[in-house]
Formats: sequence, C-alpha cells, structure tokens
Amino acid sequence: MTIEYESRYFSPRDTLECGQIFRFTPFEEGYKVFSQDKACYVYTRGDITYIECDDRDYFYNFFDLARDYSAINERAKSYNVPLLTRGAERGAGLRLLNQSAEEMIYSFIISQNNNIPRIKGIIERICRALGEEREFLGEKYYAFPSSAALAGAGTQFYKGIGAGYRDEYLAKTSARIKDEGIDMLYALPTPELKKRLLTYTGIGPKVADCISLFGFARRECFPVDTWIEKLYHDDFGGTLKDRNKINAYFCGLFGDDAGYMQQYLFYAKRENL
DNA sequence: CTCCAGGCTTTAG
DNA sequence: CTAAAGCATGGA
Repeated sequence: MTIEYESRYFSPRDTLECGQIFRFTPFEEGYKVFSQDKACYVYTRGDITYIECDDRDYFYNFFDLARDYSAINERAKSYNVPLLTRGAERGAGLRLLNQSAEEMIYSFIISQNNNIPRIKGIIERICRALGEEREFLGEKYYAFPSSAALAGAGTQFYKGIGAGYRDEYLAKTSARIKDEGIDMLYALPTPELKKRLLTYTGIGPKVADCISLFGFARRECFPVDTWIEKLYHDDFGGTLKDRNKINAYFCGLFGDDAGYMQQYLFYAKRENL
C-alpha cells in the first residue's frame, strides 16, 4: 500500500540525513528505511512524497504525519537566527521521526564519540548477525534484534563487529533491559525519564536526550553534541563550555520546540548552510 | 603523523 | 562538586 503526503514539508532526504536515524539506504528514486522489523520505500515525485509499505499505521506515525510542520517551520524563522532560518528554509522537509525506544537506546549508545558512517556500519552488522531475516521489495533485510538476542551475544561479539570500547556498554545495558524491560519508562515525566536513562551503562546526558527525543517523542529535549557545541559558539555567540549548561540555555530559549529547532540547527551546520 | 567523530566512565583534586 | 585522562575504530 502507499501513503501520500505533500512534499513541501516531507522530504525523505532532509528527514533521513539529519542524524536521527541510521538504518536507511538509497534506493531507486528515494530510500529504503528500516525500523524495528519493518521496512518502507520513501520517495518524492514533484509535489508528493510517497511511502510504500506493508504497515500503513506504523509508518504514518513513524514519519509523524499527523503533525503540522508548516507552523513549526514558521516558528523556527521567527527567532531571527540566521543559521536557524537557513536550516528551516532549506530543510523545510525535515520531520522528527517517532522511532522505537529500544532501538534508540542501542543506536545512540553506539553513536557516542563516533562518526555517522561507522555508526551505520556497526548497527548494520549487529542486525545482520542477530536480527530476524525479512524481505521487502524482493530484497532481504534484517530486523533490529530484541534485547534478549542482544543480551545473548555478549561483550566479545560486540568487539568482533567493531563496536570498539562500547562493547561492554551494549552487553550490560541489553542484559539489564532483557531482565527489566522498559515499559516502566514510558509514563515518566521527561525530567524523570532522563534521570532514569542516565542509570544505564553507556548513557550520558547527550545520549539520554537523543533517546528521549527520538524514542519517546519528548520534543522539549535538546541533545548537545560536538556540532551543537560548535554552532553555539559560532552562531549564537555563546561563551559557556559545560554541555549541560549549553543544553539548559537552548531548552530555555526554545521550550517545547527545542527538539525541532535542534534538528534544523544540526542539519544546517552539518550541511554547511 | 595528528585530529576528529551526534561522549561516557573513571579517577584525581 | 568540577576537571581531565582514557577509551576503540576508521577516515581525513
């Protein structure tokens, strides 16, 4: 089945290339995108972006299609920050994805002190080794593994697939989640959710913000990484050095829009706009 | 060769 | 409490 949406506020490229997701590959006119055990093919033709998939409800929510991004986009420009305005203008098709919390936990543990191409490779090798084999549009792919499967693999496996020093973080956190689950996290208010996430091995403030923002749809979160730290100095004239304080500054500035603004800014800085 | 990548944990002061 | 060292890997 196919979902259609106006392309002005839904660009596959803008949405996928802004660092919120690591499992996608160029395919024909657009991209194949993978989430949990599901897959879709997303592409734009003229004024319409199309999503071909087997699970309409899942991807409607995944791409956040119920939300009005024209209003968010206008609010971004209203701050009169040149970098943010450029991000909003040239990244107007950027949408925040609603992803799996567990998948975000492991993905962003891997992301720390790492670069995006290598992050993608590590996640791909984990899925290939431990995920269930599926098929989409005549091609095999592998689901993101369950925490039980991840816990069964052990530290040595993660070292073997090139996770580096994050091997123990993945082993410990997957073992804990296999035992405890994460159901108790969903109902927590955002500050408590972040505190709880910080108790997992390998999750610090930045990773907790990414998990909260992308995995728990907490749009008031503002992850501060090396790129945000850079643009904070270059484009906001900031003088703070402590990342927690930089985070507080941006959260105070953007409020409930923080997550959206963070993505526009990250995109603009990384694309050198 | 050094520096850097969507940082975190551990240790020292 | 804050500051800094150490951490695997691969590409520029």
